[in-house]
Amino acid sequence: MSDKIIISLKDGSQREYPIATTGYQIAEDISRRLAKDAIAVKLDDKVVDLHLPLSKGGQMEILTFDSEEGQEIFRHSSSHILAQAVQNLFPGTKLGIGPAIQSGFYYDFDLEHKFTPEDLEKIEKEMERIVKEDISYERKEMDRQEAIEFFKCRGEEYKVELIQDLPEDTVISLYNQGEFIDLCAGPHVPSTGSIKAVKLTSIAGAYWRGSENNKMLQRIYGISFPKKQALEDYLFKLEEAKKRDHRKLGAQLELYSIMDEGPGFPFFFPKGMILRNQLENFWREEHNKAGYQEIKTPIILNQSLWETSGHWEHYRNNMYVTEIDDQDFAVKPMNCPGGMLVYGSKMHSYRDLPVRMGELGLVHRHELSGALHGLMRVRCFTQDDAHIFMLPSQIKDEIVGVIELVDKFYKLFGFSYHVELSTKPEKAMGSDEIWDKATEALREALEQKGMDYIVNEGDGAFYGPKIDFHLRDCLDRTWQCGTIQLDFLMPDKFNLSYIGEDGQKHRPVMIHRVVFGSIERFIGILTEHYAGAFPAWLAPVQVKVLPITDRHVEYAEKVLQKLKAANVRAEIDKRNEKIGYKIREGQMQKIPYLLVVGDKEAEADMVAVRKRGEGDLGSKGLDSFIEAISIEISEKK
RNA sequence: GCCGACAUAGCUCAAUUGGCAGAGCAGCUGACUUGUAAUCAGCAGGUUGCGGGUUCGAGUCCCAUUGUCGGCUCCA
Repeated sequence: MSDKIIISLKDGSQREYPIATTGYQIAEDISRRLAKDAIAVKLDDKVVDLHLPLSKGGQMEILTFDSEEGQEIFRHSSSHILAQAVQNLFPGTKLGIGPAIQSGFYYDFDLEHKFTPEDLEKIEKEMERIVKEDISYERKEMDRQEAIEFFKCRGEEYKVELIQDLPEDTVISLYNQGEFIDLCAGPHVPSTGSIKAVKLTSIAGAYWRGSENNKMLQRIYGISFPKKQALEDYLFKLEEAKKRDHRKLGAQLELYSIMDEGPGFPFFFPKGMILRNQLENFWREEHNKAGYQEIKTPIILNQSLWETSGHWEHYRNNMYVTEIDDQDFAVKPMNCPGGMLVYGSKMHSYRDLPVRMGELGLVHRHELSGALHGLMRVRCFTQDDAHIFMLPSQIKDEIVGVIELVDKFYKLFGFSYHVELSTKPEKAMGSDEIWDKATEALREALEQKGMDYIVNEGDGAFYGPKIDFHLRDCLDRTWQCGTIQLDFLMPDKFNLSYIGEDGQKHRPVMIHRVVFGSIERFIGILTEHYAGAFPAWLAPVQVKVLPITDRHVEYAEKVLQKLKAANVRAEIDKRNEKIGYKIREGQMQKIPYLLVVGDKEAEADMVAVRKRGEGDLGSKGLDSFIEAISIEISEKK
């Protein structure tokens, strides 16, 4: 074996180093400047710690904070500093885990003292002190027993548990900066000095290992950057993002609100209803085109139905129940059983399949109080549900059809989304064979559409596996919206059938699917996506007419009537205010078009058009304005 | 449900160690008749989330409760 390693660089050049040279030394040799920013190196696309002596050469790339992997390592190193600071200030604190997350890092702690916001400031100061000391991160390896003993002696029971659960062949590594030492797979930045800006953002409770049966630890969240300015930019962006919060905008724009009188039960105001009705109209048009029929099923149905569907057994804790004439009833948490009854109410021929039955159905679910979140997580919501009953041979095509429909909807709004495939949960009905078959069908449809997806093992519904479509809110939290769930069980339970070519009864296969998911949630996401500036076809008020003085009101009314006659949602601001004041208000209400009318316009049947985001466009003929906005609305631009 | 923080006028926020609840915006009234992001003046607006307690005195301190926010768990 050679005692040299050969490193080739991106530009094609090659260099030779003695074996066991560390990544850091090589990075430093390649470029002094780069070495300062270097966080780790990638050797043949595998991330390697800068501290590790290399045993083989290969294609090398130096990772900095600019890369996603670099950021993750950087944040993870920050979490170690957080842990060190906390242990310095609160001796005896036991450590949980401290990973990097998408927007920073956290560390879980177990201690008697309850962290306060003032503590965060102190901890931040201590972190800054550690950063200033510029202590090197060092790596050492231990065998399993040695490591267990080591952490036992230090009273780190959670670390001991983690080690015991590591697979047998894992190399157990520890990292330390100065006195502080932690179980860690690495890699890390060269030294604490790299972390130039740190901000602890919040304290929260979190169950050890994510299980509510375990002790609740205290979690501190933070964010860090290699430059002070980057932190300031981040905080500024965060403030800007918060202005898009649908809860804030919903109230400001008088769209919807959740009141203390009905926690989790949203109110829709007149303007919010316009938005909602536009979405529903669009939904009906598209589903009609795609061969769906619409039904409506009752909100309250008797207990035996829920026993048949399995909801009573699996979902009862989340259902609202009531008693009518000494009989138990439940408010529907899902629309499916109603849909099953409608399908079962008549005979179906194989020639009629697939039957696609849609329902904008209002469902109620008793969600935990702590889970509620604006319109995103509520206790009553409208699902744009549909159940498709089909022949086994039609499964893939139908799933593909739904995927295409979802994509068409989300593209219209300009959403980017990600897809997840969820498989059989522990608490599930039906055999493994059925589940495998159903899961395979979903997988095939995704592959056929060439879609990337994440697999969530054990995350399916109790009656079948599912494909979920996830959208992001203003703070990058993702919310499940669309979903496609394959269900081999419900048709069985409801004894549904169709008459096949052979004249015999057969069991249809069914999918549940939603596109918006919850109309309420979708409106929440839409509000944040557009920051309240809805495109004209959705905007509650599309045009506001602003007469300059009292004597222009008459003409303004005429303009208003003409707009209304052309089905444009228009309002007039007749108040005795200056034009600048009316414009300011119209802009803040995010109305797509403001029409200023004064003497010039009244004389020639004109309107001065001010477009949201573009400002004053000058005067235009009223008729040509109406024509243009009508096209914009009908084309949903 | 769990952990923590918060709750003052319609909205955004003040109120010193416990000592007379206040401002801007919005609303109403009046004047001004206005040309592209706030005209001026006046008026009105409150059981400080709700319920207890400590105190001569509570928006402020303590207890309980409801709701909200940030997480955890759960979930569309």
